[in-house]
Amino acid sequence: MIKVSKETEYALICLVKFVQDNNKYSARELAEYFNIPFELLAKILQKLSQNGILRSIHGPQGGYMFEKPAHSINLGRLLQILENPVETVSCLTHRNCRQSKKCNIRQNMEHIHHVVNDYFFSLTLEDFIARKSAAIGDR
Amino acid sequence: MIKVSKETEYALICLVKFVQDNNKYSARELAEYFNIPFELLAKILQKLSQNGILRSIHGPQGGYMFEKPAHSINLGRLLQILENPVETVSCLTHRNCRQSKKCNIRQNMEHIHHVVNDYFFSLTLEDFIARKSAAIGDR
DNA sequence: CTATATACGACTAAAAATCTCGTATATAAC
DNA sequence: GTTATATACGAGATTTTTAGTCGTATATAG
Repeated sequence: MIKVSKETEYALICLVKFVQDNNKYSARELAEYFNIPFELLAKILQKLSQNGILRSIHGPQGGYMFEKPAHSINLGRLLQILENPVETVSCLTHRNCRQSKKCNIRQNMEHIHHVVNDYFFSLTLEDFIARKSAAIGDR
Repeated sequence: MIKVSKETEYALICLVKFVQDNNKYSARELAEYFNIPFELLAKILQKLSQNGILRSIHGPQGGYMFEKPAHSINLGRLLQILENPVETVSCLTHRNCRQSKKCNIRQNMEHIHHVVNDYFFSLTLEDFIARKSAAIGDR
């Protein structure tokens, strides 16, 4: 079906909100505002802070805020954190599928994976919000 | 997880084989050669012939062969046939998700979807095999 | 007529994504 | 120092999607 997970959607929705308001929000505030399951969103925000995207503040009046500016947050990196893994085709990680002996598409799929992946890595969160896009392909 | 389905993998494996050998093969031959579940592959090949990619021949000595040359078979079209649908983000088809009222990423996701989709539509099966990639992007 | 092939819908099984629960830890406010 | 509010994190349940199977019908070469 080729689509990003709800986790990635939820993460992007919140990150865009952080950019728009330049503010600190708790997981509960964001979950209620966007109607996202709280426990799920909490784990997503934890992942983002574990990976240096957000800074977390414990205790009352705590919450999350940006660790670094939107133009230094990379979209490819976000997918890497949230999509475990981005692979485009399963044989890129599971080398021993039932077709591996006679597989005739692995390198071709890998090439496409790189093109698409490079595209995501060429975009920052700022680009995502501005709907800018560097050129894809030309490898 | 962002990857193509087994159906797409199996289809590409067989299509590449058709190109390499320029031959006619039955579903059973291909299933045995590539170690793909026969019934599943049969349905995939049926989809491809329903959509004008392959020609099917009934009866003994029957099977499948190309309906048109590899350079006129489009990768985006193949995904369209096999991935039902290619959407990148779920809100593109399910407009009423729980966040729809306050969603702040739909148009941004749509933009990315178009860039990636256009890339796939810029490639033919021949390009896929040659690992070429046309440049698109810059939208 | 028979063997071999495609056509196609319904069903089951397996895998993955999504969501929930329980418990631990940190800290601001009082 | 107690309490209320927040993050941290692993385990488990549920739902959805994908992958694979089964049964039956139809076409056709020999």
